[in-house]
Amino acid sequence: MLNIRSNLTMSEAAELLEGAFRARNLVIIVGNCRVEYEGRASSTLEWGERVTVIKKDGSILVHRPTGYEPVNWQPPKCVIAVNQVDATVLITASRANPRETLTIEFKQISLTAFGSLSDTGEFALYVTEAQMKQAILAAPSLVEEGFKPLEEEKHVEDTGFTDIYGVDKTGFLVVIEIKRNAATKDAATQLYGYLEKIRTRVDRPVRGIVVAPDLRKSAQPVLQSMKIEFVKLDPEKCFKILKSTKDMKLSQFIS
Amino acid sequence: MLNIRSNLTMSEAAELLEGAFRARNLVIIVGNCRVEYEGRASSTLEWGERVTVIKKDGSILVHRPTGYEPVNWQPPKCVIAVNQVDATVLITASRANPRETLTIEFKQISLTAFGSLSDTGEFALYVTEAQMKQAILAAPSLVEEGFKPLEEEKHVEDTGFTDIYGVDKTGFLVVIEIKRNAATKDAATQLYGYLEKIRTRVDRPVRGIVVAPDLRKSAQPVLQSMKIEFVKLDPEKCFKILKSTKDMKLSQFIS
DNA sequence: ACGTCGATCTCGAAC
DNA sequence: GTTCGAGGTCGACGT
Repeated sequence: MLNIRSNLTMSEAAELLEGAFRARNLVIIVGNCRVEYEGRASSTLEWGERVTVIKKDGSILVHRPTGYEPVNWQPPKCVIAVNQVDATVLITASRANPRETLTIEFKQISLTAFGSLSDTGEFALYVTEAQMKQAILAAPSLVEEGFKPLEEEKHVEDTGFTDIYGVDKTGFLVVIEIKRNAATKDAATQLYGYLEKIRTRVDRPVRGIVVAPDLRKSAQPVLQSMKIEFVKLDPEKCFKILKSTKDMKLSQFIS
Repeated sequence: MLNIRSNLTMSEAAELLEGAFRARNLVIIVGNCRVEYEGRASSTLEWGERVTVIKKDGSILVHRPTGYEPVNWQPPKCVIAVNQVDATVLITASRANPRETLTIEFKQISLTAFGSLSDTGEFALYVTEAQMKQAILAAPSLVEEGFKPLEEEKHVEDTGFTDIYGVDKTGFLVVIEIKRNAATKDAATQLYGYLEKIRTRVDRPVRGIVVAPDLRKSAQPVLQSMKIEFVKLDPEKCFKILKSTKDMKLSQFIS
């Protein structure tokens, strides 16, 4: 249930918002405001009409009429306060760690809408880098015939993780770096770091393969000089394989 | 001026939104919806109450009741369409490059608010990396005594730009990489790329210095192995210097 | 158009 | 708590 008001006086707005924040409602305000921010950086935004959204977890967004990104904002866990100062409504949002404060001053408010939204719907994102990895583990031939993954993740001291670690059909070690998007040269340099570490520990050839849907032109010479191979793999193909393996698992249960 | 309606029927909503999009209004919708996204990745979001904002530049945000980030979105330049399908309102936002589509299906709408917002207020952000650079150019001793910047930017083939390029008091070349936040190892590797290029062209010693408010622990060994130096510099200090140089300039005009 | 890099990045996971 | 890497990153700037 939404409480909607338009063209309120500043004192009406201040009182209403006070109650909405106390009830931890989601709050939408459209009005003419000025914004100041002080924290990791500092900023000022002069008067103008914007959309402000304040959520129950203490996150805040101030949106101008254009652009995907909020002009000013605070991440969750802010403490919100409302004050009426003369003919303006002041909303302050403060948080510790890092210490920062966002201040929004309204001189005119066209709309306030607040209430408790009920949202339990599941969100699912398909074909992330992690899922491409699952697909390769489910169908190693996506990389090449005879490839056998060893451990899902092999920790390499000081340099993080490899994506997949395995052996090829001739017994050479294979280290695979997966990228969901076209591989840039830092994919290569990252992988090269792993390879160097591993080669000091292991007494047999180690191949490095970048697996990605595409290869940036600038990355090509880098790969070549580092003797790192490239295997093309589209996320869509991974999705199909994941779907089919899921179906297989399901059919095993059914049968 | 804002057109505000609450608890509309789906056909009312479809008609109103149609007009709002044609007029390139900013549109706010609160209601129970389902969302699908298909493009660089794919996602589905099941039924739930959310806040949707659609801007005149074709950017879209779908916000759940918690979290700073939109659960689904589109950057500017989308083509928006509304359709009534049975008892639901369908909003589709498509863009090319990359080819992707966002579909929002409403089965209940608590609020629509739309109109043209007037926002010309200036936005100013203080102490960006660019401003730290300005501060160093204004006060080179921030880096070290006797440092002289040469050109503001020195293009290095294929690798982008250095931040500052200069000479130290002994005549050695100095290449500086500025970071606004604690320097990570990629600051070092980035700078190392520049240095390698320059060293093939120049016949005298070239020093590399990372200037940042802090240095991540993991970056320290990388810097050491690359023989890159670190100079601590806080954005706040840069801000003070910029302010004082501005004051100086101002006082020059005044006097 | 593509590539590179900064960001009040945010977010999550690992240590 | 800090550190580190990923992101449908976005956005800006240069080629």
